Order: sequence, then C-alpha cells, then structure tokens
Amino acid sequence: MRAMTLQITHRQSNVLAFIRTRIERDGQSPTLEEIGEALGIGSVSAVLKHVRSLEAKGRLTIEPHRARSIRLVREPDPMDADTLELPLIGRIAAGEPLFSDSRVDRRLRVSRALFRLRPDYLVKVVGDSMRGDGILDGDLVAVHATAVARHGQVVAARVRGNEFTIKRLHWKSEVIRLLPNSPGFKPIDVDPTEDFAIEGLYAGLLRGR
Amino acid sequence: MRAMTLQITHRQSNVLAFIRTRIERDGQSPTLEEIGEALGIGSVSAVLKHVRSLEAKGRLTIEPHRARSIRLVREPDPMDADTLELPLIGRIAAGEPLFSDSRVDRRLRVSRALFRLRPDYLVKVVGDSMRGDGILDGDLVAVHATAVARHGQVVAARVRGNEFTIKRLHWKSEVIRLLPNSPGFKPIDVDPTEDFAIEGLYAGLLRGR
DNA sequence: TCCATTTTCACCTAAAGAGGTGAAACTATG
DNA sequence: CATAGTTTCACCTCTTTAGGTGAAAATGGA
Repeated sequence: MRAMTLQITHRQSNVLAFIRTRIERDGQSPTLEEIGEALGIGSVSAVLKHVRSLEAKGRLTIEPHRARSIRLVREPDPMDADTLELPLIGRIAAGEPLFSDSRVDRRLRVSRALFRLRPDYLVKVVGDSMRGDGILDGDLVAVHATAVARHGQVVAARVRGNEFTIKRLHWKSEVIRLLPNSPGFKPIDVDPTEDFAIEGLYAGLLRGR
Repeated sequence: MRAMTLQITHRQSNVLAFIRTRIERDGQSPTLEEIGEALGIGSVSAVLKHVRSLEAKGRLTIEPHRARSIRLVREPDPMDADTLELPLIGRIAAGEPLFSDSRVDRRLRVSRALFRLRPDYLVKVVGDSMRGDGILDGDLVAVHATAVARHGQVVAARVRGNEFTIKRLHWKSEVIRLLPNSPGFKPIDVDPTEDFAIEGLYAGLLRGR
C-alpha cells in the first residue's frame, strides 16, 4: 500500500488553475459542469473526482451539496494522526497544575495502535511498588486521563496533591484503598473527604534500557 | 508522470531492517542472496530491485559490482531521525526466514530518545519466564541487533532455529546458559556447537493495556 | 583462472492511481 | 415544484510501481 502523494498531476493542476481564474474573475467558483466544459471533460462525475482529489490533497475545500462552494486554501501541515506525541509529566509539587510547561520534561512519540486505551500523557514511575504488574522503577507509564475507575483497575492517582502514584484501586465499603503489588509495600487507605484524585487509567508502559 | 515518493513500502522496510541488523551484527552488509533467503525471495534480481529502490530513495548506497558494499545512509528528515518505525516480528516457525512479510505483523513508531541502544525490531514475548525483570507475556521487547553480548546481559536469542526467547545470558566456562528470571522456570543450557544465535540485545519494552 | 556475486534481460502478475463515460438519485433553493 | 447542480454507481482504459522468476552475462578478487 503506497502512501498518497500530495503532489498534484498536470490535469489536476489545470483544474485548479481554471477554478482559481474563475474565482478571481467572477468572485464565485464555477460549477462542475463549467469546469468540465473548460477542460473538455464530458462527464461531471470525472470532474468531481478531480475536485475530490484536490480536496484530499488539501488544495481546496467544497461544501456538500452546495453549488459553487469551492474555496481555495493555503498549504497546511499534515501531522500523522497515527502517531501520538505524549508529554512526559515530570515531578509535580503539591497543588501544581499538571500540564504547566515547567512540568513537561519532553515529548515522546509512539504509535496509537500499541494501546487499547488512548493515552494522554506519560508519568515516570518512582519505586518498585508495582513490580508484580511488571511496572519497574524508572518506567514510563502511559495514562489515559479519566476520573472514573472501576474496582481492580490500575490507576494513576494523587493523594493530598502530591506526586503521582500508580496503584491498583480497591473500593472497600466507603473507603478507597490503593493496592501496591510487591512484597514489603503497604496499601494506602484514603477516605473520600481527603484531597484525593484519580488522574487516569494505566494504559500501557514504555521502557528504555 | 507522478513524482516518486520517498516513502518506502513494507517490503522495502523489511529489506532495510534486515540489512541494518546484519551490518550491526556482522559488521558487513549481506549479499543479495542472503537478503533473499531472509526475506523468502527466490531470485537475486528481485532483491536487487528492492536495493535499487532504497538507493533511489536515499536510504542506502551500493558500489557497483562490489560484493557486500551496501552502506546505510543517515536518516534524512528530522522526523525519521527522531521517530523509529520498528517492525514487529511475529511467531517464527523453525527455520523460517525472520523478515518475511508473513512474520512482520505490523510496525510501530516510537521515539528514538526513549532508548539508550537503538532498537531495530520488536519481538512479542511469549510466557512469563522473565517476570522478575518486568517483562510479561504479551509485551513487545525492543531488540538491538548485534551478535556480541556480554555476561549478564538480557538477550534475544534463537535456539535450533526456533522462536525468539528473551533470557539473561551467562557464560559458564565453554557452556552458554540462558537464565530465566521467574520461579518455576529452568535455565536453558546450550553448547556452542548447536544451532544457536544471539539475535540482539534487550533495548527496551513497549506494553499496551 | 575460478568462483562468488552482481548485473542485465526477457517476461510475468497484481494493485493503485489517473482519467473517463453515462445514467440515476439526490438536494438546495428561487 | 421545478430545476440547476451535486453525488453516487457501475463499468471502462491506460500507465506506473511493486514484486516476482529464471537464466545468462559481466565483474572483482583471491
């Protein structure tokens, strides 16, 4: 499967040139049939294909079902929707906003296809409290930002405005319990009146060695 | 006449990946026939076409009539230099070529900056034998292709042409030992006369959940 | 000179893109 | 409601690129 070229053909260039002259001369775009006449094309559907190609290549826009609705556009910059650019959130002082510029150490690109849940940012893991889930000190955890989490899910949470912590969530009858998964680490109990926030769900992990 | 795209196809990407792994592993480029073997292509002229295409696209150079004269070229645009596109090598039956299309499930993009060692491809982990190193079943291990590995390093190896296995390497006086890191798994002893190959070093890990 | 390798040549298939026809169906709007 | 204009559909051609086979010829180096 070849990627579509943004390069336009001679034919398409002629179509574009004609549209441009007509817009500049008449102040409105020509109809498909008028374009066909000028180019010697006997069927409007062929003309439409050219126009659609030009639209796909970002050279013009056309509103559906609206006559004479072609508008020319300038060159945009196509960024790949397939590749995410995730900010790596650094250490956060208590109460500080998450996405303040000073907190974003750097941005890493990674394919969207790797994840089931679309990740929104990365957090660096501190400590080995989730070793049992294959999450090690220094790993970058991909977090899907959401406040809703179910019993048993691994979440990124913040207690009393402090650093991120990655733990497994347990609802223990009116008490929230954050469960580590590694010997020697104790659960954190939080009562909901406390300053506590689930920042998001564990969506994946990146590790460089 | 359409302008040639600098975009390479999957097939060409596989050719390139194989050449890169061989150059990094052996220090010299493979012959056209060796590339053909690895890709499952039965004729060298078809291989040459791929190589010529890659040359035309500025990814490598090749001196006329000189055997093993392929040299890789620096990645041109900043996007490529900074974002890797790694092939995910799927399950390999014994003796099957590594980089055949049927083995490359898909390719994932990830920032070069994540890794210390430049990874060349991804391998899907089967089993939990390396759980102690935070490598779980289903994880994608990034492999830096090289044949040289030191005592104690985590390597991707293949024994008797079988599947990839990720293990810690131990030189045990003329005997090679592949060490798992998880209760219930036993070391694999290999004697060097056997069909055994170190395919590369553990460079990192990607996990989607 | 021999041989491993590269190169050329003739001849294939398949897919995608460009360009097209003609007719039917739909839609916005005076 | 007409109808000018747009959209969809089915069905073509032609060219380019990718990918391939198999054999013969040319070449560099030991």
